[in-house]
Amino acid sequence: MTTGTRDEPLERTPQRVTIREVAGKVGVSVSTVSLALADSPLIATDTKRKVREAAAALHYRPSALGRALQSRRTNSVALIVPHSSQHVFGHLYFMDVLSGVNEVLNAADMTLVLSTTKTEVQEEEAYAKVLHSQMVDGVILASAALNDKNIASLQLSSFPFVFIGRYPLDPVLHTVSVDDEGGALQAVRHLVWHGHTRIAHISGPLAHLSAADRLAGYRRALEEAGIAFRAEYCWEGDYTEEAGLTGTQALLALEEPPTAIFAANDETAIGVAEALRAAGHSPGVGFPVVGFDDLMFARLVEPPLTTVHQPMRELGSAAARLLLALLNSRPIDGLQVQLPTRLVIRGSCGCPSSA
Amino acid sequence: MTTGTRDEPLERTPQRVTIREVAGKVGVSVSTVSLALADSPLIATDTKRKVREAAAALHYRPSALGRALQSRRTNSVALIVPHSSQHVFGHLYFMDVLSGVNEVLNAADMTLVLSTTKTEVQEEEAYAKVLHSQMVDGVILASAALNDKNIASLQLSSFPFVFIGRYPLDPVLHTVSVDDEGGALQAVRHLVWHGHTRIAHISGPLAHLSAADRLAGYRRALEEAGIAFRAEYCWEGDYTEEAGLTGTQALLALEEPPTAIFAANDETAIGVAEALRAAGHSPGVGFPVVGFDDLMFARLVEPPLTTVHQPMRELGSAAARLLLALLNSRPIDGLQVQLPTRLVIRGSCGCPSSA
DNA sequence: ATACTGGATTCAAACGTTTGAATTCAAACG
DNA sequence: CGTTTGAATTCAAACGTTTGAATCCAGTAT
Repeated sequence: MTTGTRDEPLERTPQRVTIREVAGKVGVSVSTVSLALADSPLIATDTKRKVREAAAALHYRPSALGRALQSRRTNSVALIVPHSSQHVFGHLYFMDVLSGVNEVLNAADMTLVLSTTKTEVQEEEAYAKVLHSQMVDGVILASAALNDKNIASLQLSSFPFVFIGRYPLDPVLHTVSVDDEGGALQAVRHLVWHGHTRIAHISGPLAHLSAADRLAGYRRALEEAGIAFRAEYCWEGDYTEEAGLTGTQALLALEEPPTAIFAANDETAIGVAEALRAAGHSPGVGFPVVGFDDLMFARLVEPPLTTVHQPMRELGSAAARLLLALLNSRPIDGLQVQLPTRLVIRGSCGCPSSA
Repeated sequence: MTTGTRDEPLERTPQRVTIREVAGKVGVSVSTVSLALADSPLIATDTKRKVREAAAALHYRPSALGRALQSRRTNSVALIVPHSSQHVFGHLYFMDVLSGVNEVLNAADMTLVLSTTKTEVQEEEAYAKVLHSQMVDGVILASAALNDKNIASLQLSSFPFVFIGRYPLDPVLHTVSVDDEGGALQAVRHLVWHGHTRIAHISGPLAHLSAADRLAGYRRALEEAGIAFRAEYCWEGDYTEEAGLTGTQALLALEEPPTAIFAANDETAIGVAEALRAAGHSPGVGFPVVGFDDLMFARLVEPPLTTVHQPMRELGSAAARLLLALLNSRPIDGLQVQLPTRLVIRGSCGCPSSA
């Protein structure tokens, strides 16, 4: 049942050296051998030498598995991303997060286990497997949906874990997130400053809090400026280029089309620019577009993308640091960490392209 | 020594349920409990029921760690990338490879362990740790340098592993690679077809076989066309945008500067285009540039990048499949797999931009 | 009656580590 | 001299699993 599609035959390597052989050769107990090889101060120097010699002669190596079984510590952490592999790695937002997590774990001599789940059905299974099989000491959960059923059980399990992204049950959860609302606020404020009043928003999937927060920032900026919110200017996408494309087409087809678009992320913004061009508009000075994320290609496209920068790498590293603190039961600054965002002005908002 | 900078205090969770408690409650041996929970056909149905009830009551969970210790199989595979985290994740070439590996492993119910090594010094340690600590069943090694000392020891260790990229010791190694030379050949042939004879190449680090192979393809195309190879038209870079920038500046400063540039990868090509623009040239029709990799931003930049597409995702998935075959001692098609590359024509070579 | 066969269950031993208990030895005390 | 203390070493037991051996029982052959 847990073996799935994996194959079974495995023809064990015959020449496995056991610790007992080493112990026998030296004439001590297995525990002594183990301790000696771990360089424990308990063992006499002379004994250590003899054990080391015998171990070297027999090519015996200490096993991290045995250590983990006994100490209940594997020194590894799982990064779980509840989406299909294709989806996850397609968004290179995730790459930076991964990089940040990896860096911190590496520095702490911990191992990173990467886990994605294909289908919703698999999810529960995958969660249970990772959590209860004791193969990892803790978990970092990246961008789960609001309605994810596993969160609740995870929360109850007292298993050490950290959440990337805000979550409604906040107060009791350890989360590392980004100021999505504030970022969106800055972005839309800038479009207002450019003199626009008919500003549309192509959002991410609103079941994710990041998308909902960005939408909230958009609305707040309009409110601030005394611009009435118009439901038809809001189009729910899914953070893809495709969504930007079709969303923009829909918006342009309105009786009174918008004159500027705030896209929920950079990939969507690319789609927006494409659709605008296809419709005869010129993205940038002619028709401002602002994105969110500041992915690596944002400055490469034409026009260079004005976008909200979020510190994705720090998001990952902060999450990893928080989790390590939990694992070592070190005092932590607070349950929640919120990182700032900032607007990066390039050409696509209509400003003179400095980059 | 192996603990590194990790912290020590860990205050074990007090309420750990042991299998002995379950066994005691039911009145059988621990082995019976373990087998019963694994749903082994050896155990009587009635016994299984009683064990399951007791286990559920006590919240006991089977441990993958115990299984691994006994069976010598962890059902996990390491992907080792011998570079700093920053470096690795910066090149999004790697992202696709990772995605491919992850997908295949996931489907086979295996776990992916990601491992990067910061410094050369750490490398040997990291290798040894992963290989001998028995925490993974096999290893996929991505883009190691030619002079990597660990390869030899890895090869001797009879540890199951697969190499991504060609390697000189080929015949005895399991490798999955891409036709770098053929791709470069196509690219430069195309520039020749455009009528150019003064074609320069900004290569990757030649200590990596992928870079050397691309250079070889470049030379072969010139030879084919009867164009003499000029050493001053070859500039060794390191696959970065920066390399493209400074390399191009150097090339343009030559007495007889080239009229077209073949960059060893897309990131370098971006730098080339920048430098060309800065020097008053217009990349594309005015001054052809061709890249290599076909990264996701290639079609987004201006002009859209003509580049050699390599199936990075397949590279990862093929490597994973090969390793799984090795682990299950299944017959394999061959020691080496070589995937094709193909030239994708967009605007930057001077062709009319169709995309 | 005894031995044998084979199926159905169960369990001891082994994998390698760490913790807590045991052992040894020397020195210090009564 | 006998006991105690303490330090220096060592080891048995425990963690949870799987393999190979053991046990039991019924049925059959000798």
